Amino acid sequence: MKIGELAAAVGTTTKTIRFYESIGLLDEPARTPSGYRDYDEAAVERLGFVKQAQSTGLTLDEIGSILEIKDRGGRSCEHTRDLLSRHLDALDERIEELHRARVELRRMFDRAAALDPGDCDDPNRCQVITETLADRESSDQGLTLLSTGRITFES
Amino acid sequence: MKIGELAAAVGTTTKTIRFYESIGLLDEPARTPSGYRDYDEAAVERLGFVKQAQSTGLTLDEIGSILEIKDRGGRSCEHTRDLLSRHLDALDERIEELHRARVELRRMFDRAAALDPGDCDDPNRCQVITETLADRESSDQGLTLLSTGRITFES
DNA sequence: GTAAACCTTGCATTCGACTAGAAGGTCTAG
DNA sequence: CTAGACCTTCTAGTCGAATGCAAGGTTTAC
Repeated sequence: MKIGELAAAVGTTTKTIRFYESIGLLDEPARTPSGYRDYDEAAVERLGFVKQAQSTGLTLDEIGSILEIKDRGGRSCEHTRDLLSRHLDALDERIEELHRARVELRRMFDRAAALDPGDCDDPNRCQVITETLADRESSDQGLTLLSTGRITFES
Repeated sequence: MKIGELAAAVGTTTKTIRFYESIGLLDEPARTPSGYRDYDEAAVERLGFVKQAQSTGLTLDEIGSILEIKDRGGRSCEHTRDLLSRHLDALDERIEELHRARVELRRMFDRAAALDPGDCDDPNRCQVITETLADRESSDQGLTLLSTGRITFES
């Protein structure tokens, strides 16, 4: 099957497939006499696995390291277990973090929603902000950890 | 206060503060005779707000647009409400997505953990992967949505 | 035979939020 | 007076995961 068909089959683009090949995530496929890439079913599976693993938040690098093990014959699934376990932890923490962020965001929103628009035209202050700040300073420390770091998956 | 003190006060770096200034998120502060940036308390608050808003997943652009409203005198908190509301939705969806990813990851992990290392040396297949794939193909569609897109906050 | 739809390569660019480094000026403690 | 910690500006680079574009070759349908 040609690259476009493969792309359609797993719901991605030809660009992305070539990109994956370029970073060594996918093997170089066979070629037709005219030089077109020619994939087999295994490619669909492999690419499918990549997409699935990716959807759980694994980076392409990590996925690559799992696939590499597979390519070398499956010795030491321990590495895979390890990787997965660490990722599960990271994911849990990330979810926690988002929950905390949600609480904070909700608080800001409620404040914004509760304010009468008429109260809003006092120059040089937007209640949402000033009250958010006041609240932050007077009360709980719950956000400290959160406000320290960027919110990225890898952080 | 000097830039280093401000940075320490809110837990960030001088580089970051200058960067924020460069993108218009922070106003240009006063300068000491020798040209050093000289901040007041308001700067601590503003930067604090930036950090807090950022921790809820708002982009610097979005934070900027909220602060801009504040700078112009607080008219139309509606925009802020809107922004916050849309963000709350995005955040909820993101959390949902991570939960689904977690289930999937957990499934992979359990599979990896359950396998006896001895089963693992059949060349050319790593059970974690082949079973994951088999499972995916035979069963539920639950992942379809997930496997379509990248996992980024903005997606 | 020709147009559309596909494929090839390679290089540059995008996004967001920094971070690094160079080359220099200033302030403070001993 | 000098070391060192701080500050200034500027440009350029990082990360991950693609995406865009140019300039051309190939296949398929009519």
